[in-house]
Amino acid sequence: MTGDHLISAKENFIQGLSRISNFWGFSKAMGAIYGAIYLSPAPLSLDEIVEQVGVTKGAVSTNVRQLERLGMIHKHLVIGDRKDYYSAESDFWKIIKSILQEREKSEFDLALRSVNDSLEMVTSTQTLPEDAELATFYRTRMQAMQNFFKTLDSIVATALALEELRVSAIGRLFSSASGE
Amino acid sequence: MTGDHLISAKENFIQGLSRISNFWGFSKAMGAIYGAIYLSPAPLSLDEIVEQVGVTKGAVSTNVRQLERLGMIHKHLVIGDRKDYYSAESDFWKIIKSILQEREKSEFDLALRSVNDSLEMVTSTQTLPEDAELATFYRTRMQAMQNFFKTLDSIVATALALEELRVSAIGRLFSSASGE
DNA sequence: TAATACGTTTAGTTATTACTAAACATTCTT
DNA sequence: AAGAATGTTTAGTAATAACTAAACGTATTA
Repeated sequence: MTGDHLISAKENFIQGLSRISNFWGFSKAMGAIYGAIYLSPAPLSLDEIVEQVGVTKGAVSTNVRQLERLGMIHKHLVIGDRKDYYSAESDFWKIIKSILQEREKSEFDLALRSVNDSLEMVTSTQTLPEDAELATFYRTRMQAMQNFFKTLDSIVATALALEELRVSAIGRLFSSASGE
Repeated sequence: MTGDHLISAKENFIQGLSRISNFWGFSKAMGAIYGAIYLSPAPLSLDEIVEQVGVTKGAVSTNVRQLERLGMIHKHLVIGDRKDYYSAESDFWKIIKSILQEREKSEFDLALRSVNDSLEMVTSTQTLPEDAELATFYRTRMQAMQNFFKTLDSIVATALALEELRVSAIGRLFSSASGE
């Protein structure tokens, strides 16, 4: 009851984050690495992460880069020290915001664009009489989906704007429950 | 410009959904199958799906089951016909709601529980004097995360309740932009 | 300039996932 | 009961993702 319960608590915690990470489509190592950094009072070097998480330097290197790109950790450069040190972003709303913005880019709206294109193909092209009914049906359905994505998009945009407000000076006046 | 543009629009659309599906951690086939059903004026049988999407019956069978479990498609049993027919749920808010509820179960809060457990391990166990500071740090961080998950959870719950209201008779009085 | 200490990249391996092909179970028809 | 028409399950395979080990590049020190 006295010795290593902190260690096993940490291991348990890290394992939980691994699963969450995996669940949301990231690698398990990413979650574990974030967990290790999150539970470290001081920023960790790459080799310390290797030691704590038990994956190789190469894997840590790439995972750490991705974590940084998502705004989940921050790199600290110490003068007169060639190592990079990493600390965890602990404002989870900020993380969500950052992730949403990252995902917004890249793959996601590329897929959306192809939905828009499909609609374009149906609406802009002359249809044979016998296909008229089907074309209308396609148009309706595709439009419904496009509509949905648009409103979803504006909801996210609104949420991000609210978050922006929250972190601003005036927003903090109203701040309520957060992870901090 | 007259013949097959509907077909290619459909193919393009289905391909887009495949990517979206893949992006959100489902199989590509799932998105494609949903797309085919979504663009069909009449419910589709399993064999028709096989024909349209180009994967085998076995794969369609399992994917279709998952789609149904997520509330994205509905099975129709026609009397005097042994085939199952599937139609698409076209209310996307309903789909989101259903997916959130499905995910809530299973893997997700199992992972959350392990975070809670970790906190429990730290708080409930006697700590050696030299570990006191670290234990406090762990406690603070884990609590912050637990807190975040809790508020996130209540936000989702609220959103689901609002959706519930939206589909109810009284809710429809106020209904605004939706995918329908 | 050699040796060291880093982080990154790469080629190969392992693990995971999603599919195919075929056997299977069940129900309906005859 | 035999045969046909369905959906499901399973064993094996192919595709993909994530990791390891090691080579590499670069900057720093001696």
